Amino acid sequence: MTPPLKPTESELEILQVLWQSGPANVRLVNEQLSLKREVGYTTTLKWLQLMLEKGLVRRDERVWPHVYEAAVPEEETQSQLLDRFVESAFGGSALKLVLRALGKNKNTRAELDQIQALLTKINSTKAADNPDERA
Amino acid sequence: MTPPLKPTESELEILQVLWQSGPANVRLVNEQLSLKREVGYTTTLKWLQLMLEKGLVRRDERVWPHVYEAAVPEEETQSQLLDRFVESAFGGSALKLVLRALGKNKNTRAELDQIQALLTKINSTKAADNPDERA
DNA sequence: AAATAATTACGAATAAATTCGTAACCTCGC
DNA sequence: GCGAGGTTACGAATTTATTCGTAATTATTT
Repeated sequence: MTPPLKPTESELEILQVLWQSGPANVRLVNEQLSLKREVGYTTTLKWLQLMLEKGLVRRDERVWPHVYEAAVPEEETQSQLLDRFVESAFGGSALKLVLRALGKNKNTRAELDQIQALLTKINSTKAADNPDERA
Repeated sequence: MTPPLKPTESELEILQVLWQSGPANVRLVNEQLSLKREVGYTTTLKWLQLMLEKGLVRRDERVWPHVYEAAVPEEETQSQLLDRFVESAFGGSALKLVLRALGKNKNTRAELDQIQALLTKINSTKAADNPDERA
């Protein structure tokens, strides 16, 4: 198992950008962040440097300016964050979280359908093998 | 709209206890917390005091020892936390979050059924009135 | 009403996160 | 090769979170 990731909220913002935009230099990352809120160039730079030390990002120094990219995969990271979040905010119940998320009427029909589809798939799988398995 | 809540992870642990156990004195809260991890009595006390200032909890000083209770409702708080979390970890897509949560095979049959039920209900509601309404 | 046992208030140390200024450093065009 | 403009490194100030020790306070028991 990879070491437990615990990016802060700010660090997540950056990972978000890198996941979305792919490898990018400081300027680009900073521009993306600036769309959401004001943030100085050197602040962004510093973050990337700290994240580099923590192993959250990689950078290519052969090019100029340096190019950073996420060193942690989006899926796995989100998955781990989800675990921690469920634990701390929902007392460990993923069900509660999902219900709460669905409860908000923010979802479009298409999204609901997508969820429905996944649910159906899971159900059929579960019916096939062990009917009461858990991770 | 109530002011934006931003309890830290530790504060959430405490709210969790208060939501679950109802009004409680410091000793009780501390005992509950201690089940999960080691934490000093005065540490718990201090948290509660800070949370009191922030308005996250109320306390009854007429009784001895003082009794604390959550000043913020569980549902609303979780809902707000969820929003922030979806924003910072999933780039704003609640769908992604739900799918990721369901993707983990941590859910029991009963839980999946519960989700299914809610989904069905939402669908019928959505079909009935305005097909593209949101909160 | 004095001792005791528990509870609360206060202050403060430590650690982590956030933020940016300044100076040193490259690269490219002249 | 030098200067301009952008880029990086470094250090440090500020804030917020976490943690607990100690002293003061309160209720209870004798």
